[in-house]
Amino acid sequence: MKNYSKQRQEIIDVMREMYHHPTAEEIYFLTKQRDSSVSRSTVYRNLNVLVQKGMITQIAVSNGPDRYDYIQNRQKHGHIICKNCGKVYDFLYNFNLEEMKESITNQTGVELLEDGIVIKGICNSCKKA
Amino acid sequence: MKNYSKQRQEIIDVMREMYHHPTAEEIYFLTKQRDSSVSRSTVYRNLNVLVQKGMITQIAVSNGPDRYDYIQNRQKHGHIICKNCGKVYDFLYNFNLEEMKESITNQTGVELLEDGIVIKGICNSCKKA
DNA sequence: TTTAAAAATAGGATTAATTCCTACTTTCAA
DNA sequence: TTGAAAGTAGGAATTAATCCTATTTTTAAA
Repeated sequence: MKNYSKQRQEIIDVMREMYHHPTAEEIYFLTKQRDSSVSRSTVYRNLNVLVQKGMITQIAVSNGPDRYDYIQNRQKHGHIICKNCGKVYDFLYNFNLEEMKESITNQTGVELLEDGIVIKGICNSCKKA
Repeated sequence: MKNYSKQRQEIIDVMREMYHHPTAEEIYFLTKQRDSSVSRSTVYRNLNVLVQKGMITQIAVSNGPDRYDYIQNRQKHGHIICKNCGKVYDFLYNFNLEEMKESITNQTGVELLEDGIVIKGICNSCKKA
């Protein structure tokens, strides 16, 4: 049974315990607290590896660093980002995802990935202000 | 009647004639062909201004520069990006957008922006390969 | 029209995020 | 046990985008 490297396992552990959508730097910082010798390039490299494996999701944000999301056993979900404050929120697919998927595939020939829906919006507190 | 600056107007003209989703560098390059004295910082600054005004849309992409989209009279539409090749496609909201909007607002308190839907997927040609 | 303030610009320096490079270490598999 | 493959630390390099400064253009009022 092939194990992850010590460093990769630490990165996974860190992410598993986070319930927001950390940046690579946050993950680097927290991993370094457990193992001060870990390097920044190891964190970035492993985040890319875990994205490839489908174990985590990478969320691109305009005017800011990418965010990462550990998928765990949780249901597949989408992300909505406040255009103003940049905060990322999860949402479940309580709407008809199949209809959407079909519509998009018919139009474009591109098959939607179920963990790849990102929407911009305005959150309540920014709307007030 | 307040006009745009010469440079801003040139940037708008360049975008109006493009039917894909250019990067800032592409826009800079094409604008420079019309007016060789235009500077990169002017292009970036104006793109931000036009995003603020809602005249263009900014699309964040992991592992690559942002893309821009001129909205014109066209219908509001979403974007789907192939995770593999990075190509951006448009799609219309042929599905029930209201249902989706309501579901997301109920869950998160964030109000979806109709030009802010970005989805990752795998395009046909990348699927084959 | 002058004229002063405000907005915009060119060009280059700077920053932020991420990747790349190299020498070294660990793991794997025969 | 040994050679290949994969992974690592640390720092250099790259990329995308913003910031800074001196100058120019525009606006709007006197």
